[in-house]
Amino acid sequence: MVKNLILADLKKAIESLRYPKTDIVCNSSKNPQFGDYSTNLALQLAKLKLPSGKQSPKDFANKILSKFGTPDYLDKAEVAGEGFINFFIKIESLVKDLQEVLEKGEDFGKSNFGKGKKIRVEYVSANPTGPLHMGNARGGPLGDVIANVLESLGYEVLREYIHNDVGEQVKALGATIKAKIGDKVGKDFQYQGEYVNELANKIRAEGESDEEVGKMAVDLLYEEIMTDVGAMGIKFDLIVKESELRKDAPQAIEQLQEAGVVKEKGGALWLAPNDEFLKDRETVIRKSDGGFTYFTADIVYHKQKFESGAEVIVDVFGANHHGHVPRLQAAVSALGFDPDKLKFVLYQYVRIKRGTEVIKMSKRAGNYITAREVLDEVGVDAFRFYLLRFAPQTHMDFDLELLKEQSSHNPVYYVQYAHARMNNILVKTKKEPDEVDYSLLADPTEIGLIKHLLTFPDLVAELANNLQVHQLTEYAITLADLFHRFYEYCPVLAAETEPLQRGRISLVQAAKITLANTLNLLGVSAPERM
RNA sequence: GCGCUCGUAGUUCAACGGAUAGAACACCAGAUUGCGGAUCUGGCGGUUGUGGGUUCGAUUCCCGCCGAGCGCGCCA
Repeated sequence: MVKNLILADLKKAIESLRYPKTDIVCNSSKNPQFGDYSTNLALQLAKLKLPSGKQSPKDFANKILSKFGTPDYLDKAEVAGEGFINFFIKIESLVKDLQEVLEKGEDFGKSNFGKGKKIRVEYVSANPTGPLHMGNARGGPLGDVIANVLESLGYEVLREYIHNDVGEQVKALGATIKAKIGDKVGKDFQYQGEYVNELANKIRAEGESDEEVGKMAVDLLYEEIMTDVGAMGIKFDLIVKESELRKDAPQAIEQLQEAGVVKEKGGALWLAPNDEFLKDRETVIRKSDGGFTYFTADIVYHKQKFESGAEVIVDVFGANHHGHVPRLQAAVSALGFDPDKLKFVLYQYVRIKRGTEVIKMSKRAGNYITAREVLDEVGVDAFRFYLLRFAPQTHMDFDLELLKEQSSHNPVYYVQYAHARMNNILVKTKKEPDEVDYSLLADPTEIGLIKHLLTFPDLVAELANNLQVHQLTEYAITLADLFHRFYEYCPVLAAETEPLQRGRISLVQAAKITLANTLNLLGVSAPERM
């Protein structure tokens, strides 16, 4: 692709000028006035304050440019602004890259960058003391798309979920249900809501211990959660039970003791690493009654993840778990693993409103909106696309009153309609454009669309680093926008000439491929008609 | 009190430290004797909470203040 040619030529230029190696950034320009691609390389070099003396960014830019010359793919290159170098590509060189999209098809955007490397992605892992609620439903599509992106880059991805099937909360839920079964109205119930009654009706086992009844309940809720996430198009390769993890807790604790990060206090064992930040945040890993905590199980879990040879471990957590993050990092570090390989994606809970009224959600109070209610109302495509539109750290609002209206305005339909239009054109033409002169594609709407299509592989690669997968929805919306505009100005079936028509058909094919690949990563359907 | 996250158009949100801060919804005015009008064009709308600092350049990085959400348990 042309961009790679520019990068290579820039590298050659700075090498022959004996400038220090630096990461060269070359982006497609926002404004046509700044050419097709531009680089801030000279500005970055000026910042380095070379020993050879002071040079302004423009000096650097001019020297680089004189070495760079005018390769045959270029119309011109020029220095602009404070020292940017802007590249104006010959149209025939630019549009030629379309061929690559068509050849790669479904593989356009994929790579083997991560081949042979294992990545583990954990998401949802909902507390099974109640149904999945709308506040934390965000983690599902988020983790799923992160896994999709990493998979498309060739990584061997394991999608996993931890089922918290033991512990104090399970006991408390069991006690609540037993009270319901026995109709002991005097008891102060820990958990509220219709689902508790339903569980009590299903279980009907009064003689068992709180723990046993609780276990039955969370197993039932687990099934329900899996059904719900399944309806969201989410699957897992590995389900880990907390009860299993706790069996290995003694060994993990022993290792931590050897590492000297454990201390005893009040009959309990605490993780107490010598860390400034964690000094006052010591955490119990073995209770005074000899039992373990969730944190202990999670240490075991992450120990296993590292020992499985994972190159990267991604944990998608609700932001209410943020306090968990430094402790977990400290623990894996103490166990001798590289904490930098452990990446956290913390998402803020969706705030639910009804008009201007904010709805507080609590499983204990039983007044929450379930993810399933919303999913059933808006449909899986709109549900996923809406939740995936915004950066995970955004505190987003979700107004239930406007829900239906919002769903009909959801840009997912705008994007899907573009795909249906593309398909519609292609089914109406039988011509296989074998000999295509791409240089006939010179309309601004054609060029704009082409340039956007060609940035797709870069975007996917970038997402593997920053995990900000909401950029895919932005990308899809922009692609649809550019296509709708092209559609308005450039007739395909009624193109002025036959060669031009062949070029446009190819462009529509490339656009359809790219949009379908984007939607595929998002787990949103790409309909042929709507 | 301490910590994490956030504050951008009327609203919901974008913007690897880059050039004139962008979309959508809402509102106003237009477009189709064409491939699907779930479309397109134009307009309205901003002191990026606030005050400093770093930088050639700050919505972005650092510090203070104001405001919002969350966390700080021998819960998960």
